[in-house]
Amino acid sequence: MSRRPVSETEASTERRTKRTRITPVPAGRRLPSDERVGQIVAAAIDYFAEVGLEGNTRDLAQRIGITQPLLYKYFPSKEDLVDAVYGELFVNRWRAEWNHWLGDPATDPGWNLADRLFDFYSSYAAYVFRYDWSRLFMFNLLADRDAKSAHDFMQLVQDRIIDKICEGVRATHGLPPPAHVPLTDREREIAWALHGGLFYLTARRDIYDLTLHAEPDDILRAAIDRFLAGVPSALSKAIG
Amino acid sequence: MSRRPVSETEASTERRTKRTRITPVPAGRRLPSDERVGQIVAAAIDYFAEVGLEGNTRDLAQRIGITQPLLYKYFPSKEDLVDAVYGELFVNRWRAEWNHWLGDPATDPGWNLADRLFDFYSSYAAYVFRYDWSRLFMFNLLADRDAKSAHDFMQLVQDRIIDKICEGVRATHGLPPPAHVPLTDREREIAWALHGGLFYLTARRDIYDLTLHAEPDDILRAAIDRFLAGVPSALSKAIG
DNA sequence: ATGCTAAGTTATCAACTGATAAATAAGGAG
DNA sequence: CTCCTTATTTATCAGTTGATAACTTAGCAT
Repeated sequence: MSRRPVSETEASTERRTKRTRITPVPAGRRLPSDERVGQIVAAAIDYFAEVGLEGNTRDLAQRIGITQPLLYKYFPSKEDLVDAVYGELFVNRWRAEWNHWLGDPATDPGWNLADRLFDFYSSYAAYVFRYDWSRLFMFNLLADRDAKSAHDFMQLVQDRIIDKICEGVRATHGLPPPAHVPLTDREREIAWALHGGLFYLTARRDIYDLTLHAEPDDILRAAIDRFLAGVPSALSKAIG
Repeated sequence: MSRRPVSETEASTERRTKRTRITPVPAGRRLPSDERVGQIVAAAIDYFAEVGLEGNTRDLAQRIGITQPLLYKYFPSKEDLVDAVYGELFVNRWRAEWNHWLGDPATDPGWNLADRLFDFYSSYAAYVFRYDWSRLFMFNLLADRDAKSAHDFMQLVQDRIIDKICEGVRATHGLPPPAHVPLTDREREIAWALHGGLFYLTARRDIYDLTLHAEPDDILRAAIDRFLAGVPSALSKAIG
């Protein structure tokens, strides 16, 4: 409950002490626009992740410690703010190094597929499969279909993750690379099952609010083991 | 999201057309209360599944072809209506025969675990893993944490499905039944992975709005195959 | 200092939403 | 047909929300 109106005595004391604020709260301070924008987006991620996209601008402003109309100085509408939130989450959170980790397995033969997958998903979980992300991801998916591009994002996941995993599986089993023989949908289905299972794991923790009954690393390792164990039979049916 | 003032003419036109029923429902027709309640709940499932729980009561009423205050004759508040929706979906949609299908494997030895799982999830998908259900399930999970139903429902899933699957796995591998040796959390984790993967499959179709690249039955069969293939190694680690 | 630019606030609007009370009318019972 | 129960509508309120305009003031440049 940080009240915006400053009390009479507080204000006068402040004026006497030159311009230096005694209050350690930076809330009253003015910020350069880019800094304020960053602060607003960060707070919006937290807020909308918690309450959903129908959360109101007044509560959000109060959390930041500013007045509600100030939001409209930086974002023409609430929708624009929400777009900024998703831009930050869905675009900026991809780490460049992941491209290499899931990339061509031949570049580092000593690094096998199981370890690659473990390393990738460990890191991916730390950056992406998180409370704010997974909740806002779901909110986005469930929102109006015309509004935002959940479709685009899933395509991004398929390009960057699913197809790369398939490529690794091909290489591990001595099969021709996707560049020579295109990936089939049934192959992708196998990788989607792994990815989906791991997302579901996060969802159970962050959305379903259930306690996981083992260490995340152990669960991850086990999931990858099951995936790799199930690959050969699935692969024979998928490729024939 | 845009809530800008509507022009005079625009508003008046809108309001005037309110009288004309878009829905060809016989105007003035009265229904007995129980029938009307059923109609409202059914429409509410459709409506809230489509637009989310923040959908308003006026639009819902218009879809049914009744006035908004009439909803309040049968449901004291919107929350009560939403509760009725979830009661219908989460409680009434459970088929009694499923208890037998996933029950004690000894009752019908000729019916192996793979087929039992296939039959169950085929049926379960037809009744539960559907558009309206999966979307409302997610809306519920994402809603206020204090809302009880999500947690209760997940417990129900664990009792009725997860633990039964584990029981079947135990029996198939000649291990003692849960009644003698209690299930471990790590065992449940394996079954959750199967269940989660299949839910994710539905979610991809109904929520993510993606096309599945194979026949549902084939995908289901493949998922169960992978699950059963991965069980032994996972089991050895889980039980040791 | 002085003044200008932009950050921030106050006040307020108009539409929307859940909910209530009073009026109306359908349709079965007698 | 008349009456009476109750399903249904009309009218309306009070609180909420996105958004705008006008005013205020911090802080840098000159």
